[in-house]
Amino acid sequence: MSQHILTAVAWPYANGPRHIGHVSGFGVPSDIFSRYQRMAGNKVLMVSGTDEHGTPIQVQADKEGLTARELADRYNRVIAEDLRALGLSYDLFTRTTTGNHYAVAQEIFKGLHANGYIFPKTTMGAISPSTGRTLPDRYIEGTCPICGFDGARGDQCDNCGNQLDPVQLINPVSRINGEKPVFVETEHFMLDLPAFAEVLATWLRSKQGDWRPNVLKFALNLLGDLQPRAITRDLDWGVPIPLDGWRDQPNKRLYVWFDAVIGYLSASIEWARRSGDPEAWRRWWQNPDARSYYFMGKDNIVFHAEIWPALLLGYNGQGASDGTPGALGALNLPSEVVSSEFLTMEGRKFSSSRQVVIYVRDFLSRYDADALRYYIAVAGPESQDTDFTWSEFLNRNNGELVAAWGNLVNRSISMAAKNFGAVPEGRDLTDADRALLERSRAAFPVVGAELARSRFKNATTEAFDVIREANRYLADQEPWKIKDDPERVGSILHVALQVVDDAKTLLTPVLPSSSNKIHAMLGGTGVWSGMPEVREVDEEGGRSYPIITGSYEGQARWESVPIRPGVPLSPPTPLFTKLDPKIVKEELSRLGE
RNA sequence: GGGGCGGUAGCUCAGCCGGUUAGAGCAGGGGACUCAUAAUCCCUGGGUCGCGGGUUCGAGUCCCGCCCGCCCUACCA
Repeated sequence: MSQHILTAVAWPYANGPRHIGHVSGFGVPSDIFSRYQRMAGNKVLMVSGTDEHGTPIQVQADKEGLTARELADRYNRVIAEDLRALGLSYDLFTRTTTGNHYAVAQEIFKGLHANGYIFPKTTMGAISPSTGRTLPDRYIEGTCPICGFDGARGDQCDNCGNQLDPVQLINPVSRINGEKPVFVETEHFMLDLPAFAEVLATWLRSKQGDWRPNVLKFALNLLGDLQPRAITRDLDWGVPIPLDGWRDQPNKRLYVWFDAVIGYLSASIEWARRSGDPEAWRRWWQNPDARSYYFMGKDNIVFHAEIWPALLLGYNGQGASDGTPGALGALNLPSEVVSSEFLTMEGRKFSSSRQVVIYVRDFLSRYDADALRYYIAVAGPESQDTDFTWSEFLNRNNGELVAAWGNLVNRSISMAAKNFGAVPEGRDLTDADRALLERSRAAFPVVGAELARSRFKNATTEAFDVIREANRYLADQEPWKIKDDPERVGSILHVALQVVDDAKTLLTPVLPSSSNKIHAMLGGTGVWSGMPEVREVDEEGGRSYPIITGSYEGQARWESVPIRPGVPLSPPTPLFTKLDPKIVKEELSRLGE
């Protein structure tokens, strides 16, 4: 039974290049999941883009001597290229600075406003006197009024841990340029989160047993203290507020988190338009049987398990004060929020400023995408923080990818090519032959179930058990010792090649590039598993920008496909690169401190 | 301050609602084999499951307290 599945991938923030910690949280997991779902016959729509508004972009742009848009243009391109190189199969990876996104974000705002879930309020806010822009709490520091600590931030003192209000700070200064912030009355729109407390609670409780417990517990806990939350900012970089009297104010914009989560919807709509069927997005957003999976790092749980559902409920008119769906119609809430924990780097937190980092681009300039994908799948921060170390990367690559899997492929094809020059027949199968074939066939439902639950570690381990079994089988059968029975040798190699082909299928979601190579080695033609491409597109009447898209219609299906005897085989070339142990030292010397 | 996650063999980690002698991979030690990127296969070592209480016939697995690490606290995934 084919289902519509929306894979909603967290939007990387375009204030710099992304490192491997970022892609271990949202990127690789969402792609493994989507590739599996497509192979299982479901209709997947995988969307994302770069998140390009907000103060941090503005700050970084000032630092680099660029406008916010120029900075966003630069890193949008860098990030899109990196994610493509990782093989992430987005149906559309776009950005938040498109006319379409502006229109959709404004439509959601208007819908919420019409239903009474947004109201204006005058508050005290910190403003940078030189720019007139909002100075977020975190960008203000000063002396803590409680403990006297000097480097307290506007929202919290790192020394005594107390929560602060920037107005309380003694001698507050801007961390951006050292000037003294001014506190002024400013009017902003607030989202009435308390109006959703009840319906959110009901909704979240219905997910009990379904979601990962850490996500659910965290989200339920937040419900106890929901406060109205400002969704606009004093800033000139962002989506204008679509109401009379506000639209033309140069210094009032939607707050970046508000517009960013709407990206899932706007990107789906943009994808539909580009696909030639502008209404197609509705099959993923309004069909009650459609499922939606949101992938992110744990710091984003609050936006996806609390705020985004609240926005959708409000737009649908399903909060405490009811209402009617907006012009787009009622929209589906998330089926599941899949959150990863964090990756650390050699025992430390990733930090660009301290050089405790490896950017995706640098990584891929020296190592294969599949090597990184494998590491993340098998040792990533799936249910708890995990540490990336170069020595473990080396061990996993050389010991598992190269020695166990690559070697099985290589020895099987090599022997078959040398002895037969083609896929041999499997005749008079023995119990051992049948047992191995059965073992690999039986892995499909098991591995599939783990992938569907986003349990990538279990799935990969299970697939590798089949590989170990196959290596054991060859050691037991010793086809290289059989000199007088070529038919038996052929049967053994037939079985080995069948299992290689099965394992290739099982590993396609994790290792799409190498699986494509094996497909070709075994005489397959055409595309096995589609790979993404970066394409330059125009906005109607506007500038051009890169998107990631692709056709992922390949032949890959989640099932064992019988190999065809007689298909010619050539001597294989190694699938994976064995790494020199000295890279560990080299890479460590690149890290700061 | 509030909240979340974790502390299991040298290393990285599995161990859902409590149940017989606590597991895997890697590393280490011994052996076999040579088809394969010296890869593979077999055997092997043994950790008071952070600490202290409690519940129970029985706790790594539930409850309480404490210690340590990481994270979130409204945008650094």
